[in-house]
Amino acid sequence: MSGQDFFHQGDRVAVLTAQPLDRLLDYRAPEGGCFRGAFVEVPLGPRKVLGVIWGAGGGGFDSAKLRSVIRVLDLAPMREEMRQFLTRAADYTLTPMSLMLRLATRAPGLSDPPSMRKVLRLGDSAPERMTEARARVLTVMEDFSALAFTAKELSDLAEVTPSVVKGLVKQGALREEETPRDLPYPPLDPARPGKKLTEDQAAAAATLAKAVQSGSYGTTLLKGVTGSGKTEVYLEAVAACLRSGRQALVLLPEIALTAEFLKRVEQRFGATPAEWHSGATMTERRRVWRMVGQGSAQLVIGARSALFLPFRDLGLIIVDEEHDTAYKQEEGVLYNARDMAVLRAVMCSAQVVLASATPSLETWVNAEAGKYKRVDLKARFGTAVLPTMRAVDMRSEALAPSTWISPTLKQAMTLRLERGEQSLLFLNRRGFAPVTICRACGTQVACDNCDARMVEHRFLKRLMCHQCGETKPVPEVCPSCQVEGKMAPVGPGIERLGEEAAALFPEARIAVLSSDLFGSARALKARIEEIAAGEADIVLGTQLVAKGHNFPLLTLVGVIDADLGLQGSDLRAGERTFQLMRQVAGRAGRAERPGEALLQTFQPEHPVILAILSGDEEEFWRAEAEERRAAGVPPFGRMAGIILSGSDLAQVFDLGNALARNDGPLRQVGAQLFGPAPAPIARVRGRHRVRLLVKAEKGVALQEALARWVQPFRMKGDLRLSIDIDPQNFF
DNA sequence: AGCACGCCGACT
DNA sequence: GTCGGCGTGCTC
Repeated sequence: MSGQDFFHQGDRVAVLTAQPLDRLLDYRAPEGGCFRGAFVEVPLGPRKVLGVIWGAGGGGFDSAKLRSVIRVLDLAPMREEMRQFLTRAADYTLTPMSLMLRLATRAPGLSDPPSMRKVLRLGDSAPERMTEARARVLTVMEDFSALAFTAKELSDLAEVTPSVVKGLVKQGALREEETPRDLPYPPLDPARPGKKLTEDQAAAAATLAKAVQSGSYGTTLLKGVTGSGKTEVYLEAVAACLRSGRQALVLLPEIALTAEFLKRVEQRFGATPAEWHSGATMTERRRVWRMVGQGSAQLVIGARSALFLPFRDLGLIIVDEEHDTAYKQEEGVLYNARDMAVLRAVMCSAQVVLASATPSLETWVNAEAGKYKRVDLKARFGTAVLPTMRAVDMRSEALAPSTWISPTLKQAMTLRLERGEQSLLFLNRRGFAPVTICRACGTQVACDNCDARMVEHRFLKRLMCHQCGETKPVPEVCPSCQVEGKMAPVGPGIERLGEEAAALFPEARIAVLSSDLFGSARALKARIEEIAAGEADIVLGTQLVAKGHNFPLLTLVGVIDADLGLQGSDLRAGERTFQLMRQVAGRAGRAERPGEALLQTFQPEHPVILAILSGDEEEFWRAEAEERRAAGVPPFGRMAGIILSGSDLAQVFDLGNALARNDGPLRQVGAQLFGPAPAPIARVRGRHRVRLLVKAEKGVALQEALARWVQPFRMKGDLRLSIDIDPQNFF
């Protein structure tokens, strides 16, 4: 630690608050003094706000006007490594420190004293008169002496009325005690036997465990096809981490997956770990935050923001499905949780495991370059094998208008029906039809607030904008030419595909899985379990079926439009399609029966399609890496996106042009500037968006140049500027 | 982020 | 005449 660590009452201290001031404020240290890193409450204007003692005060502010820190909060102080992590993450993402602190304090009631509750303990004296009811209460107390119950819990458990408990308290047989409401998480037992591992899995687990035991930083790519048992393997790394007394964090991309995952953790370690995600209740968030800070939560399963929890001694971070785009935060603080996990691990000497069947190109390149270690799981669990994959050349298939299931695919599905096996049709398009067009004038129905076409959702009987969620009824009359009865749906969505499948196979049980069609994640999960148990013959699904759900009876996967992701000029389109197709195909043949995957495509000779079919993943990554290297784009070059937004398009463009004219700081580091141009989605919620793109060579101090470049520009009115380092969408 | 101060339109 | 619109500026 550098600098002074303790400040006596009245000393000048610099405090970081979550207020968007972008600078530290000086205060006087409170009565009793305070340590650096202490969470405090400070007065700010008429309010009291949360802050952290960042260091010695800077001076330069009239000492007569200094106010005092109100009090030090009853929270574990921010650790040096956390402060460094926040600082480095802020520098990397060009985010003000105040916003970083906000990320790191996203729990309610941090300023309040720990919430207490009254619990009952056995008292010193026996009751004067023993009754049957009283005996039951005392038996419960003795049976569960390790636990503490409130009066209500105790009377419920002993099946007595509250007055019985009250009477025992009065007589001194029970005494009341105040205990913190936020209880430690039950201990996890790494010594419990795990699932039986294959030789391959055991070797991988041992490698990871050894890395964890080293107690130093390191990142490992754990690559294994779907069904190869990645989870079992990295849970052994978690076990090793728990054994060494350090905390572990498992990041998952999808909240919906946590329920199933928690069950597996409980099987392995004998208790439920802490959970952190946006859906958690206030009470639960507070408990996790506090317990993580005092080391009473050994393992956290969480979404990306769990990286900012105040771990006391974090020894391992697992990033499951590390290639998943959900790890990229696209609003507020723009960060990639995969990269931040590595940064955090460096700061606290922890290990990172990046788990995926289809790693991101960045991770693959880092592993090739030796920056990351790499562990491969080759065999699929049990007897299952990867499905055979075949392209269906749609140019030579005879399809009726407005149908999308080719005769070849239909034939394969018929075969599955006869054998009593399941088929899965994958189409990454929610709704009934992506476009509604007027047959009289050709107008397409667009959202009023966004630059996007409205998607028909037949189960809602409305059109919906997938950008802002706005809906409106399907128009009878064309909004442009006023002709009646000519509005027609064009193109397939998952709901429409469901109708087609029902028409083709009227006797089959058909299940459509799309996030829109389920009220809750729970309902969706229940349906998936029914399907896995065999309660459907044909399953139709969007993106969500690609993610790790197990359908043992599934032997055929049909990809309706394998070309879908290849459209557009996104740099990562090929990589995305490759990952998605491999994942979807991995749904088939997980049990004893071999699976088959059919990819409907109009361009079977496309390099990405060929790579998917050949199964030569390494070759795909090599080719993809070579292309990016030649183009000087990530991970071989650096990029940043600048999004300007505001309600007045001309004003937004003026700002863009002004930025482009004054690009001196960028040219100094040899960076190229593209734009301004309308952003990929040019209008969202009535705000126009304009995009600039900066490209620089690797090794350039890009953030510093960007900061110097945008710094002089004042944001007038509702104009907003946000910088996205390593953007995921490019043009 | 809040909250105050401050300068121009439609109201009891 | 004033109530109130939200633009600009400040908070140790």
